[in-house]
Amino acid sequence: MRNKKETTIYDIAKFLNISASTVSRGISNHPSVNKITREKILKTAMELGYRQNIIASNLRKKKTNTIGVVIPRFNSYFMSTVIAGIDKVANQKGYNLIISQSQESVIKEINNIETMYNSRVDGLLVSLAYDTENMNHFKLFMKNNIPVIFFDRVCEHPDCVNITIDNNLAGYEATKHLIDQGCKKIVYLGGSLKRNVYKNRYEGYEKALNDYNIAVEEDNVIINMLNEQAGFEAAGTILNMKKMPDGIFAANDTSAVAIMCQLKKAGVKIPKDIAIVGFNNNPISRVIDPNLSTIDYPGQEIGEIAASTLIRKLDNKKNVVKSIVLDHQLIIRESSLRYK
Amino acid sequence: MRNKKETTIYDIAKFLNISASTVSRGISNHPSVNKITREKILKTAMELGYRQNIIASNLRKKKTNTIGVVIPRFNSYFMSTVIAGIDKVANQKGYNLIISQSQESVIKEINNIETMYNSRVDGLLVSLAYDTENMNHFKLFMKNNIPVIFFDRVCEHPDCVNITIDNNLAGYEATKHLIDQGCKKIVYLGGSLKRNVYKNRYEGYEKALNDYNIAVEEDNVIINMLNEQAGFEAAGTILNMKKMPDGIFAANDTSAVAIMCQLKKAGVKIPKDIAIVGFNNNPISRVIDPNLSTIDYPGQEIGEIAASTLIRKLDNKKNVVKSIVLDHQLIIRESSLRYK
DNA sequence: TCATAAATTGCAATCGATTGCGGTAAAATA
DNA sequence: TATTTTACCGCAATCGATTGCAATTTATGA
Repeated sequence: MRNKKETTIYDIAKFLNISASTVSRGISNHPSVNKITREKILKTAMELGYRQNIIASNLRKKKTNTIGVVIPRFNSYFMSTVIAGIDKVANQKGYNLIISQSQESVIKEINNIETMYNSRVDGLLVSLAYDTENMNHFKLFMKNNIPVIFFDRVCEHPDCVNITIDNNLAGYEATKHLIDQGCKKIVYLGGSLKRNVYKNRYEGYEKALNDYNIAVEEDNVIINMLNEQAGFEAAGTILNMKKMPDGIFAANDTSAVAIMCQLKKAGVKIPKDIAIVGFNNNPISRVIDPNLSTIDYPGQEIGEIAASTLIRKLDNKKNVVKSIVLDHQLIIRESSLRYK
Repeated sequence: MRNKKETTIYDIAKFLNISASTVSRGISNHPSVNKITREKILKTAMELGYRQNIIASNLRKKKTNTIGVVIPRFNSYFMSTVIAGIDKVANQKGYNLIISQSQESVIKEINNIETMYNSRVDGLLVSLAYDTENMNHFKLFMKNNIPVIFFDRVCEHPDCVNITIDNNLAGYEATKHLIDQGCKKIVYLGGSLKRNVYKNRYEGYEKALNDYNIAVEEDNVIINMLNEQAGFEAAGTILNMKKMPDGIFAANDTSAVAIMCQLKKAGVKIPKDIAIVGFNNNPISRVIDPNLSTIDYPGQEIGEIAASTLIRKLDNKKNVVKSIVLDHQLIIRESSLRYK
């Protein structure tokens, strides 16, 4: 497809009657090339419309200046803000991005990770799929010392560099808030307990109940995919409980909102009958009526920090940073506010 | 970073005492290599843990098997569904994706397009930024015969391959629906008229008004960025109109929903006082109360079709497809339903 | 059995850029 | 002026895989 006659450093070299080595050095600002020579090189490069062939450079340098990103889904508000953050930093630092989604499936994740390896990415930013159990597909990266940083859905192995919030504490705060609002029977709606985010949020929920002498009952824990459909179904489950709960803590806003829509249709008053707290501070939480209480989870920042941490690793090779825990915040809105 | 001792085709060749050419051919399934030889090659490739060096291959073949995607923003529901569609097809066909966002700025867009060119993408899928005026930054692609396909925010030049819906018709239908519901003064809320999507929707709006003998008034046309903030401000503008409108057609759901939230706060009854229709069928439209009427715009399909069209072009080099117009659908919900 | 066609394989150039090492000329020092 | 630095520059190998063309082997047919 591409034009046969793209100009190369050889063309510039021939034009100026110097060697290609000098041209290469001149273009990459190597100190051992004369200022005047460099300027001549840059000038003719401009005139001849020279563009560095990154492929050739990559081959020789064994570095691609590319970061691989593997996430569960693109179409989640949280993830797209994370990506925006990653993109911003990567761009500033001159790194390219290859992004792919696992669609919440390990199989696709394994496949994506392998593609990333074959594409020679310099490093990897990963948020794990719903059902990923082991980390075997990252072994090639570990073995070859290619840095991998996990964010949000992280890997709990001590060797992994993780960027998260304190999900345990966030779960505790959300649950405690519901208890403070007078809730006695609180449902936890979360994703697979294999994933740190859902496990930790659950543990926080559990601890809050324990601290306030509320029994933890298995029936009050609903595990599903946390999408809209799952939210609808969960609402059905809740409506069919012999004793209805008076509080719900959902591990994301999407499912919380879906539940609210269904409950409202069924005539349940929120927050009077059931108080609800979600997670993520998705804009949708400010649209639903009543506005949804939630945990603010800074996606853009997570993305930026993940990217800059990775790039620092790539540049310095110093493995200073281990793991990073970011701040979160409980945002109380009408969906859980019983006492004004 | 990467291990020094990655196995290459030369290692396999040496091991089997054959030439690297044959190994190369064996691995890429070239017909002129003996079946037995191929199997031996594949076997030792496996045993030695061989992985093709795509960089070297790309350099030689002058093809990267990579598609560049440039979109205005990641964190829009519509775009993320498009990306999901693109990703799905690209993956199936063995293409990689490089994705970047222009953040609605031409400057970033130009920069991204240049990066894409330098990264040697085989083709480009683009949805233009808010303020892109000319197509100069695509000239390098055109000149070198690298296919570029536009979707959603397309390029109106006759040479461009575009994938869209009939925005004109959609705008007409939305407006006509409002008229049918008894609206006499309808506000159009859209983005820059430089962008086909907003221009065409506006033209549809205009035509509907004309067809039903309603005067088109400049004051009823609001142009902004169509994000949440802009929606809030537009609501302020509307509330301050000397004569309030009784209908609003917004060119996306995000701004429609933002407006609704503000209007509701101000005591406006929807749809009784003002009927509203949005655009995109963002899930948020089913959360807002009353549910928002909107135009269904199939993001995933657009992505899939864009990707497969591009790949077909890359594979066959036949330029059969010119432009594609997809179906849309007016979805009527409570926000605009005055007569039951 | 020998000539010819077909099936396989290997040689060597190529894709562009990078870089260690050695060479030369100019500048600095004695 | 002779000698040592310093500053620049070029040679040639290298990064792995691909591919046109020639060479070799095998199969086919007369």
